[in-house]
Amino acid sequence: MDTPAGNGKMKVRLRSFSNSLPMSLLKARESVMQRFRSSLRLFNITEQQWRVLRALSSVESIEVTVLAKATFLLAPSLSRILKDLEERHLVIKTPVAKDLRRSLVSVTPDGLKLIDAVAPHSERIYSEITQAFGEEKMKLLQDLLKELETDINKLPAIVHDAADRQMPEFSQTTAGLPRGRPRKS
Amino acid sequence: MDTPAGNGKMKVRLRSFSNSLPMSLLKARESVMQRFRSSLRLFNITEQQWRVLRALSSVESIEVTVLAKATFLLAPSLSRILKDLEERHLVIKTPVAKDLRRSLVSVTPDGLKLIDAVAPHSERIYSEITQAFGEEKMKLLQDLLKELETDINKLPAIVHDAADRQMPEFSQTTAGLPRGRPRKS
DNA sequence: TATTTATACATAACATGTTCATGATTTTCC
DNA sequence: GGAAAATCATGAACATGTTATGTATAAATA
Repeated sequence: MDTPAGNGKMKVRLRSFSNSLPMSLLKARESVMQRFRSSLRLFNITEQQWRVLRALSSVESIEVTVLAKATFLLAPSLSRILKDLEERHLVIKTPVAKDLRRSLVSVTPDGLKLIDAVAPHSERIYSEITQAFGEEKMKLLQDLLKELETDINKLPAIVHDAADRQMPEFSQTTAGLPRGRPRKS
Repeated sequence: MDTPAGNGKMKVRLRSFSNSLPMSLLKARESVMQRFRSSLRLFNITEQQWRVLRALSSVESIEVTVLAKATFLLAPSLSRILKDLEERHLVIKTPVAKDLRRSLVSVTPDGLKLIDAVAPHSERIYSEITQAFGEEKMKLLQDLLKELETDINKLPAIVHDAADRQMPEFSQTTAGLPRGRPRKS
């Protein structure tokens, strides 16, 4: 029965939880990252810091905003990471004369040394995973992931109408606070 | 030339960064989650809180450790989340008389109401994504992700040097085994 | 039974994700 | 030229990821 008698609304049955796409993606990524994390830990760098160093290794210098897109990090996170890496003398920031709001980031010789030390571990782990999974399947997976991303980004933006916002049936204690920094108002 | 003259060591060339498997998985998951986040934000619940509520919605009660595995959350995160959800009267924790270390978690009527309010949004978004991507490709992707996870978990544990000690393996065969220290039998 | 060891859960501490807000510029527009 | 708006980078505040540690309890063992 799809429609309970005498009631227009019905409870939506949630799909099996552990088989959901977000969970599958999360678990797959975690499987992969666990192989890398133990190596990165040897060098006292986090996954995100390694992303930054890797991105820097292929360019002479790069603007912070461009670096954020390349590493898929949000600006505040990247700001903190760069501050930390600069204190460790792994990167250096240079202001841009043409636009004093911007700054260029470069890797230092110390940073390059670290990259060269980590890279063999990283590549070895990547090769192991590729070999275990199979190169063709790896390419197929990558293509599918890219298609998924493309297809989703083609979807129209979600608009919440007044009906969606209609949820006053939750008490204040139940409602909770919005995410992130609380609004000043 | 693969080998620089007069030097046994060589720099390992890092693969293209934005095409790496971890980055592909991360970007794909972010594309998916962005569709969900705006809805969850309407109800002031985070993705992780929603994972917990969803897991609770299918059981009468569940132990914290089992819930952690089901939601793929680490114990400290889950501990904080449950504390928050309990303060919002969405879940309730009950100590287990037989073993005072453990506690059972259940969703409250308020929590159920919230779940029933969120579920239609969640399912609608999931359907949109499935339709845009295609059901067959979705299944293929899920199968590949599962295979990847399985293959990686079959790989031998990483051993770096004699220096770094292998952390004690967390017990994964908890499904039907007794809690606490394993019985000798 | 007393001691030791393992487990369940919580807490601490720090890095990052996420959102909002601010300061310093640069750009746009009047 | 000057006010308003947009942009870049950072900071604030809270939730979560991650590792280490602590506390209470149960199980194993001497």
